[in-house]
Amino acid sequence: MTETTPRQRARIETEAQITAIGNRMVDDDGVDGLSLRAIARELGVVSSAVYRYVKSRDELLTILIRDAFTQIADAVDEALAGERSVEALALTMLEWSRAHPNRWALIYGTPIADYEAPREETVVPGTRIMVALAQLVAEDDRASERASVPQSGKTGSVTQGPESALAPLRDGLEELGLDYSDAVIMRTVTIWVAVIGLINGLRFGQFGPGFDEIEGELMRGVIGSLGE
Amino acid sequence: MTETTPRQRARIETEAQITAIGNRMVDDDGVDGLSLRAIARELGVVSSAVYRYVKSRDELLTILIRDAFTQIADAVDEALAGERSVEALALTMLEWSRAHPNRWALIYGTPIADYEAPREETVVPGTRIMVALAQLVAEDDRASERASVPQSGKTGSVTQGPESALAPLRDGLEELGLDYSDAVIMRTVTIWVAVIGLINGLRFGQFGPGFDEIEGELMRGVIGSLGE
DNA sequence: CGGTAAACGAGAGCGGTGCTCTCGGAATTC
DNA sequence: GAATTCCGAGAGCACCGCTCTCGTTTACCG
Repeated sequence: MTETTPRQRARIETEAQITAIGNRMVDDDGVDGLSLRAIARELGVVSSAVYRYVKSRDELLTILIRDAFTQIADAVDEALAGERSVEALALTMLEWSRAHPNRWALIYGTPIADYEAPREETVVPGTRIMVALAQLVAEDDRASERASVPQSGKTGSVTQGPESALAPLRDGLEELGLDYSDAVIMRTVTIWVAVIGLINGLRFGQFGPGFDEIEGELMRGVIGSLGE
Repeated sequence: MTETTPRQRARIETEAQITAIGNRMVDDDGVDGLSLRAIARELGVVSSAVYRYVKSRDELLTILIRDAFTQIADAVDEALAGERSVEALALTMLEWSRAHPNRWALIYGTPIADYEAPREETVVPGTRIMVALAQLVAEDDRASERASVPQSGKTGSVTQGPESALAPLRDGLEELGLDYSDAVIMRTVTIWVAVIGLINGLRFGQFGPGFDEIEGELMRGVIGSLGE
């Protein structure tokens, strides 16, 4: 069934080549370095030929973004299989961002001008890590409740007002069949923005030079300062 | 002394027009929408003429970045003159980012490809807010010490390891004649990355839709969750 | 006042981009 | 074997940053 003709084989291979070259171009020169004309040159083909395989630059961008989300989420999943902790999650993201800084910017940096990622293509891979973090936080929450040791009010002062701000996040989680307390969601958001904010600051050079050797230590410090 | 000839007056006015149009273009279409050719068209002049006033697009970019840093830092200073609190600082940054999303991206988003902001031009205005935050945190620290009420160990577990990761930041502060404890610096970094991370997430649409009305509430929740 | 030098706008041009359209040849399908 | 689909080549459009030359206007200065 579903025989693959030589032509079909050639097509999917060419598509794979295009996305591979595209990934390498983003890695090398950032998203602005992604050029269909340059890809065509590298394939030894005239520029218009590339459009047989990719509808537009934006479509290729969507593929690369989806791949990047999937890749980093896979890395986090693998790490969490070894050690289920917020620190492991954060350090894995940090490490991935170091290995692929431009890919990181592609998914967590400034949105690309005149481009909107089609949600149906990117939402699921793009939210995997945040969902994993929420689960982690929820586990910690249950564990500390079970121990019933009021551990210096870690998650205590969190529910300190009308948390209606969490409604959109709650809705998103409900679509995935998940239901967490306001405290868990608030804590998840806080950890998430701190981790993303730190990695962005490091990747984008906003702290100045001299941080290369100590990024992991800084991350551990921030996580610790958050009470994890 | 220093008479201003009509020509000089015309020159500085044209320069002002160029940066004004440039700012508007960034506001409207993001940094990618900044085009010297378009500015020339708007000035009713041929494209090469603009290069009499601005050496390159990158130079104009540097001007716009410095202006943006200065503007948001001024806004924060003004707010802190009214109420010295981390929340006021964070909410002011959030509000500014709402008013100028593309300007925000210009200074706190992905760095522009093939462009490096000259540090001597941008470091000072670019670090003003973080320095103000550090001072705020240090004040809170001293206040809580003076009160000597061990307020549920707010800043307690912070110094929990070798904080050598803070050396580069300490150096940067020392250049400004400031000297803070490791705990204060660590806490400053944590708050900073959380605030920046949250605003970036909101501005860049990483949380999905439905957050417009509740951004301030979310920010207050995160700040509260950090113990402020 | 008149000459010189600096400042300036216009225009052409180079190399780059994404994308479209047409045309001819090759591969697949019937 | 014929019809259809697929696909690369090439030309072209509109945009970009930037450079160079050329003639004109302005400012300065003896």
